[in-house]
Amino acid sequence: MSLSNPTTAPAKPRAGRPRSFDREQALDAAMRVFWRQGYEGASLTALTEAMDINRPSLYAAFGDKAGLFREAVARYGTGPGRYIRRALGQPRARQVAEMLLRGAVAIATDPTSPGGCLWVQGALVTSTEGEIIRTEMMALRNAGTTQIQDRLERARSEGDLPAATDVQALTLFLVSVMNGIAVQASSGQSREALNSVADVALKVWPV
Amino acid sequence: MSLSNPTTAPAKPRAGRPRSFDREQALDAAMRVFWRQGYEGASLTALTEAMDINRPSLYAAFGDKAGLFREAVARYGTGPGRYIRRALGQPRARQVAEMLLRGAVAIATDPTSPGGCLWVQGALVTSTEGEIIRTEMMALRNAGTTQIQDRLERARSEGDLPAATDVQALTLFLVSVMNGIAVQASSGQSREALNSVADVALKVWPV
DNA sequence: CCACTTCTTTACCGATCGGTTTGATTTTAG
DNA sequence: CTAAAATCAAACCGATCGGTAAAGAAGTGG
Repeated sequence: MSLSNPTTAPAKPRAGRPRSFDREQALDAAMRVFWRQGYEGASLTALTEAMDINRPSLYAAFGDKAGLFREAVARYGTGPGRYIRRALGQPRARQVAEMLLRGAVAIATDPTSPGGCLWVQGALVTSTEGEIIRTEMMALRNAGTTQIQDRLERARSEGDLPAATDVQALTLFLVSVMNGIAVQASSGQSREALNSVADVALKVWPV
Repeated sequence: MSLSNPTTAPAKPRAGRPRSFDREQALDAAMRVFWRQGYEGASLTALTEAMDINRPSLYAAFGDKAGLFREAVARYGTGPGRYIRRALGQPRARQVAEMLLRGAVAIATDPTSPGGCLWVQGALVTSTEGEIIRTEMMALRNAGTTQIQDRLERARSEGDLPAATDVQALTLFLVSVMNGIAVQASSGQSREALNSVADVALKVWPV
């Protein structure tokens, strides 16, 4: 496609006017709009207004709406969703679970954020036009589940979980509670109420 | 508003051509479209095609898109969501919880249905235009939670649950797991996997 | 059979959708 | 200082959005 000619120097022939807005900052604003309104609910008008740029700038910087959404979702992972990686790094499985649940509650009920979880509500259902994005989000959610499952599998092999533990069921339970917390946060439930949901869920923990 | 004049006979002055389609059947088709694509993702074109009627017929029978959605949601309650009422009628709290969780799994993974839960994914997030509907769905979800909480409160007063039970937390936990199961079903998780999630959740039960 | 009511069909309405073209402006490389 | 490159602003694109007007077709009550 747009492969550069091998004989041409692979260096950067950049020049011209630099962009006048902060790409990261604009992406952050877009993330919040997608978070609140979902992929299809977020119109180009709403996005560009929140990002404080105009359409051609958006398209030059992010390709198209789908590309912008993908970057916003990725940024969500390294931003608000960063707690997941930290949770997986905890030494004990119990701590992993606790940090996952507490983190889910914290993000979904953060008063400075749109509420809920972008990964859950960003493209849970779509029109036929948005099916590609919807499928990508399904895959992303399932990849996250697999990461958690791998971590708990390791815990079991380390004796950190009983050998008889059904790791797949436990993982999917954990993820389901996290997702449910996100839905309930989007329904307006308070941080305290949802933290008590985490408390109940942790009672089930094998250790 | 449209109150009839008291002097006028309140009888039905109906006449004319009867509608040529089955209203319930059309509503059922609409419900499935909303279930799969959400309130805003479901276009009038998609709806009328699935219902096999044309737009003016839809508007004559259901008012507008929002009215059709509200009726579809209500029908979901008396149709697929009927298990909730049956669950609340069980004699023991434990049976209530079990039927709620099994029912949620069954509906969300029914292979003849769109998957997931209309109450969850019908209008979890919307554009600014759909905010009224989104708010209504929040209220509907919370009303359901209250019903379950009332039932469990009764169980506690009957000695069916320990007196020290935090009923609000237990209720919200139950609902969160149900919602999470719906999200996971929309992510493609199998019925067996989600039934094992219900198994894990039930381990937490006080009795 | 008639007068009337209602439904159905087609075609259309303004508004908004995601995305782009045009052209002036601003910067850098040489 | 000039030429190339990239950005920005505004206006514009066909398509689709939810919703309707008009006119013909099909029934009902008398």
